[in-house]
Amino acid sequence: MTAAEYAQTLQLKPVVPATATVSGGDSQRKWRHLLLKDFTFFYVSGELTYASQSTKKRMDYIHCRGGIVLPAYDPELVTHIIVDTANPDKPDAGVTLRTLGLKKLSDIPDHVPTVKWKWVNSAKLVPNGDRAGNFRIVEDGNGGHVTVRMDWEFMHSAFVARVHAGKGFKNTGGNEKDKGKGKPKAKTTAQRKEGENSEEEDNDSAEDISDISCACRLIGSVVGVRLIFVCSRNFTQDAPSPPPSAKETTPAVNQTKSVQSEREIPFISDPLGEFEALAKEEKKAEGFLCDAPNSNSLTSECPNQDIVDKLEELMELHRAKPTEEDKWRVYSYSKSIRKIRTYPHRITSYEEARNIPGVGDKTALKIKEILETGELRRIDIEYTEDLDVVHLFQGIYGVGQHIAYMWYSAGCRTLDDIRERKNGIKVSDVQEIGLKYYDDINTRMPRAEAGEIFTAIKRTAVSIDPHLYVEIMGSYRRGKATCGDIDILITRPTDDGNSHEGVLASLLSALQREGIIRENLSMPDFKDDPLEAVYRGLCVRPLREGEGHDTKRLVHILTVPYKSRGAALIYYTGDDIFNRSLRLKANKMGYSLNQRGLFAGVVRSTENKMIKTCDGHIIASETEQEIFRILGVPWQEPWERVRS
DNA sequence: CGGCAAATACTG
DNA sequence: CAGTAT
DNA sequence: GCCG
Repeated sequence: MTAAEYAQTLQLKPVVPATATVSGGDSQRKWRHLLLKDFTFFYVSGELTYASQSTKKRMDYIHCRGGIVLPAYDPELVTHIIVDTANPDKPDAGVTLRTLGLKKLSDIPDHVPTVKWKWVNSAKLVPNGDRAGNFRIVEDGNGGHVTVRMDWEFMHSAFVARVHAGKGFKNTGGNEKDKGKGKPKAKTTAQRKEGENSEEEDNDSAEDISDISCACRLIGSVVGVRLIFVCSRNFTQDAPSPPPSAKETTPAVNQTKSVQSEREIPFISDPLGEFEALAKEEKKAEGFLCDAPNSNSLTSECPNQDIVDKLEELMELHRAKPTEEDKWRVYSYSKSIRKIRTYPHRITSYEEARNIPGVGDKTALKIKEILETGELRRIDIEYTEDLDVVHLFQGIYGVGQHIAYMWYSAGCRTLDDIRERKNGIKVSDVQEIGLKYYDDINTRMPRAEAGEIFTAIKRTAVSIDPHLYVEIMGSYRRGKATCGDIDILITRPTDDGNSHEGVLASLLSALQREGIIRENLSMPDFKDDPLEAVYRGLCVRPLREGEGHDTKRLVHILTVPYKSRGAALIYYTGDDIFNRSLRLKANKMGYSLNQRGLFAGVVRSTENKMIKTCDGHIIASETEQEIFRILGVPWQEPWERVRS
């Protein structure tokens, strides 16, 4: 979710005051307090697509101290702008202006200081009520009052051009307040959020975010601590931990709960150490794919690119084939190819290939052949005439390997053959739709369009019940520039005694009325659990004036019980390979992971592995972090979970 | 030689 | 329910 | 296909 959206969710959460330990003389006391009460912040993170863990934590930090975080910049309401872009010590004016929708820094009203995060951190309780410096009297959490002292804003001014803004710089007291009522010249954040993810957003983050994070890590390792610092700030969780009390106070929506309790790390404790830990993990963890944060897409100069190409070609041939055998071959190839792709030097012999874990005798022989001849005969052998046709048929939604081959052996060769039911083949309703929209379904959509459709669906959902938790997952959440489909998760907190029961049905009919949903592919079945259901269909982006773009897009809408949201997030965010690895690791550890949670003590009958003798008991499900932690998998942002 | 992820929905 | 697809 |  974006920073704006997160700020919005925060507003719904109750404020439970944080506590701080205060040493007064020889005794230590715990104070509940609302250090930041009466402040209204707008937080500039520079993160266009999502709020990072760090951003969320800082927003939480403000929230549980009584401060308000505006979801959109509003010069009328805001008292402080926090600029916390990539490098916290060197705020980015360009990013700030873009986020605010302004042209010049001077468009910000003079009474609104632009400060670095450090300023927020400077707030301290004054135990003896000593009134000196920049102090304020604020409510404590119990109806009383306490004294708070913090640095003057100018001491932590984000931009030299604006050190004068706010209090303290010169004690002029008044008359600057209404100078430039700074109305936004361009769009406000709220307005731009409307057309969210359209053009601008994608220009900035055009490609895979994973590439960025990857490059960042790489640079960091070469250049040294300074850059590692920058990178780790952006891509891992290392925000200042709110005081321990915050973890009971944060309502369940907060995904960071368990992490906070585990890592009481002061801000940037030891970036180098963190990096070493990562490196160590990568080295020794010959274990599970999910353990090592994405190190792929180092596509530039892979010394074994030719080998990778040939093996991939062969893998794709097997992928189209129908047998169980081929399925596992593909599984195996994908693993070995990944290893070869990240192998640092040119492979020169069978032996060398064979020594790579995941590369067995057969693959090593193939590599040898490629090294010697530059070709792979097996490709020609596997590339039978049926493959193209079967591949074509498999592009029809609802048609897999088996049906594709059945149709082929029935003599069908083209999509028109299928449309005509040539030789009496059967085509199901769903397949008929798949046929009708063959091109649409097989074309990935720009990220921005996925965002637009999501926004529209979310708007409708929230109009049905404003308390719904609605998130977009899948490749969108992984930061991809294009999306094959749209995965939407819906759930709802139950603390007010209500649930999202019945919402999906209403939502679907509403979306149908709006003309957003055009075709149904599969309808949910609420028989077991009214809170858990899956819908699949085809939708179009909300039509705009004079624009006839109505390419049908695959949409999946899922609902889960609120308790399961963490597990569901993992499950539906993927990617596929990452998930399989995660679940494999869970199994090896004696657990079982599915979209509802992480279970212990699951017993499967040895005969029919599909049947669980014992369901086991759930040990985690509410947050992604919790599940990662129990599985001993280092936290990875969605865009770092790319394995395929 | 068995395991390799795990669940839901549709079809017949 | 088994087989298929997602 | 690879692994234990």
